[in-house]
Amino acid sequence: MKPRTTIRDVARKAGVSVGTVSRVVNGHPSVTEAKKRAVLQVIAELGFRPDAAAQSLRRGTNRTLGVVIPDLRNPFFAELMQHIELRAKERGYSVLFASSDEQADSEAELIANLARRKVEGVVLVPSNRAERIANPDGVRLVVVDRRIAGHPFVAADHRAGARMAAEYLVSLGHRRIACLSGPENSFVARERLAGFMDVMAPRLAEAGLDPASCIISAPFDYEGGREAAKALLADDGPRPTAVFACSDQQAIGVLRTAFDRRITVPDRLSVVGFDDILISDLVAPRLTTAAQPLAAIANCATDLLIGGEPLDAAASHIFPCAMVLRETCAPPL
Amino acid sequence: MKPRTTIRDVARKAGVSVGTVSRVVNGHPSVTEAKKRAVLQVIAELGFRPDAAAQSLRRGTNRTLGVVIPDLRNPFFAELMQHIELRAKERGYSVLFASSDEQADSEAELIANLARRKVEGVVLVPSNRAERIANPDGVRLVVVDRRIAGHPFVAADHRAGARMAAEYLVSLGHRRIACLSGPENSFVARERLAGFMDVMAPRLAEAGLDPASCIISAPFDYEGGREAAKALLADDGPRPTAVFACSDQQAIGVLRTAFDRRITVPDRLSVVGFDDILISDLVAPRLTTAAQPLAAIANCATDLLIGGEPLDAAASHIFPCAMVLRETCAPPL
DNA sequence: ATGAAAGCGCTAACAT
DNA sequence: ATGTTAGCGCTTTCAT
Repeated sequence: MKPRTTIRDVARKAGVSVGTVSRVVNGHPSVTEAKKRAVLQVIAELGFRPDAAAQSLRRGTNRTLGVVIPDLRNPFFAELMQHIELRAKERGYSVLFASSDEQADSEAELIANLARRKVEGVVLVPSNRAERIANPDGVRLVVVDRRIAGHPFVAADHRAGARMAAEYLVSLGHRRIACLSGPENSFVARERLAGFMDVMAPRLAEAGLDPASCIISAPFDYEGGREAAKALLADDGPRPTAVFACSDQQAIGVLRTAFDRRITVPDRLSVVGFDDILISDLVAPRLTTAAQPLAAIANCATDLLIGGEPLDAAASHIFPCAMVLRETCAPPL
Repeated sequence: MKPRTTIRDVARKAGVSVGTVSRVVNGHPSVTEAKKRAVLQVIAELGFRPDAAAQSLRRGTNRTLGVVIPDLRNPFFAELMQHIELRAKERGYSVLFASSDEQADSEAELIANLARRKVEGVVLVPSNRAERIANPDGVRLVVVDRRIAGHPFVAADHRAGARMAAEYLVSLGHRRIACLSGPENSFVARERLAGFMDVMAPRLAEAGLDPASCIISAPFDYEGGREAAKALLADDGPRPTAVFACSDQQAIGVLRTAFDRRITVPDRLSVVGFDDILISDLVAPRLTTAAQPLAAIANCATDLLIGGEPLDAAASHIFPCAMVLRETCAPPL
C-alpha cells in the first residue's frame, strides 16, 4: 500500500493552498472557475481521494450507516439488508454490517461499537428477546420489523396482514385453521397471532373451542415450520384443513412435512405464509402469502436515518401488507 | 448525541497523562498496576470508548474489512456474508458491506471507496463480467468464488465438484444427462461445465453426440433454472433423464418446472445442484447437490486478510466439495 | 514508568 | 477569492 496522496500534494502540484483544494472537493462556491479546473485536473492525475478518517475526525460524521440484523441466513433479513445497502449507496452512504446472532445482549455492544465508529445512525432489527435497547451513546436508531418502546420503528402492519391471511382462509370455507406462530417472546409473532385471533376468536368461541388448541409456536425458520407441522399434521384427532404460518420459511417447512406425509397441498391442506421472500414463488406448489413491502420498509428506515429528522416515536411508519395469491390455498374438500 | 468522552477527560479525572491512558487502553506493559486500575476504573465510570476515526487517522488502519458481493438476495452470497462477518467479529473486526449488483464497472469504485475508508482488506466476490480488477490504491484483496488473474483467490474446487456430480449421475446409470450451466461469461460456470465435460465428453464422443446438444446456459438464479428447464424438458426429441444444474437455485427452478410439467423427480428425472444452500434441504424433494464448504471458504478469506500475510497468487486456497445425497436422484427408469 | 508534545489529513474560521 | 492556521482525538517518540 503506497503512501496516500494527500490534500497537500494536490495543493502543491496545482499551485494553490490546501484550503482551496478542500473547497473544490466539497463544492464550495467561492472558487474561480480556472483554479477549480486546475485542481480537478491534478486530483484526477494523482487519483486523490480524501481520507475518510481525517474527514470523520474533523466533521464528527462520515456518511456511514450501521445495520444490526440477527442472521443473514434468514432470507427475509438478507433481502432487507440488500435493499438498505442499495438505498444508502444511492445517497452516498456506506454500510457497516453486524449480525447479532439472535443474542439480545450482544446488540448493545454492537451498537456501541458502531457509535465509536461515528455512524450517522443504525438500523436495528432486534432479536426476539430484546425488550429494550441500551443506547448509552445516544446513537440515532431506527428499529425495523419489531416494536421497541421509545424508538421509532418501521415495519409492516403485522397484525392487519395476519388478519387478511386468516380472513382469506375463512372466505375459502376453512373452519379448522391452525396458526403456526413464532417464538413466544417475539413481538412479531405476537402481533401476527393477534391478527389471526382477531378473525378466529369469535368463531372459536362460537364453536366452543379452546383457542390454544389451534396454536403452536416454533422458530421462524424452515426447520421450525417442518417440526411444528409434524405435530399439527399428526393423525390423531381432526386435522386442520388450513394452516397460517407466521413466516414463509415456516410455511415452506410445513409444505415439506405435508409432502413427506403425502398430504397434498392445496387439495387436502391449505397453507398461507407471511413475508413473501423470493423463494416463495419457486417452491412447489407456489406459496400464497401475506407480502411485506420490503423495499418500502428498507427505504423508509434508511431515509429516516439519513434525513436527520428527529427520531422520536412519532417518526414511526407502518406499511400495509398485501395478499399474494398463489397455489397453496383451495377450499376444503 | 452528547459530546463524546475523550481520552483527556479520562486522564484528567484519573490524574494521569493522556499517554498513560492510551497505554492502558492498548495494553502496553509499562504501566504500574495501581495507575492501570485507576484508569480502568475511570474508563468504566465515564463509559469511555476510543474514537475510531482518531485511531484510524493516527494508525492508518482501523480493524475493518470490506466485503463486495453481487447480491445478497442470492442465498449463497448471503450465507457467505454471514460467515465472513461472524469470523471478522470473532477477531475484533467490523465489516463494511457493499453490493455491486453484478455491475462489473462499479466494483472498482466500491473498492476505491473502501480504500478511502482505510479498510485493512477487502473480500471481493466479483460479478460475472469482471475480467480483472482495477485496484489503483493497492488495497489488500482476496477474491472469493472465482479466479481473477494476479489475485489470491479462495474458492471451492468447482471443476472437481462438477466432476463428482456428473460421475454420480453416470454411476446411477444415466446416459442422457443435460448440463444447465451458468452465464457464459462466468468463470464459475465455465469451471463447472468443464468438470461436467471431463466426465461426459468421452461418452458423448463415443455415442457420436454433439456436446452442445446437452448444454444450456442460464442465469444462476431460480428464474434462470426454471426457464432453462422449460427448453430442456420440452416434449420434442428424447428428454434427458438427468440434469446437472450449476447452482442450487437453478436446480430448484428445474424442480419447479418439472413439477409444473408433471415430470416426477427423481423417478422420471434426476436433478443435482451445486452449492448446498440452506433451502436445498427443505424443498420437496430434497435436493442432492455438490456442497461447497462455505464456512471454510469464508474463514480462510477473512483470516488471510486479517493475518497480514503477503497476498500473492500463492496465497490462494482451493477447498474440495462433497456430494450431499438427498432425494432428487435415482437410476433412470 | 510517565509526561509532554508532535503530528496523522482534513475542514472551517479567520485574515487578507 | 484565497491563503494560513487551529485543532478534531488519538498514538507514539522523546525526555525525564
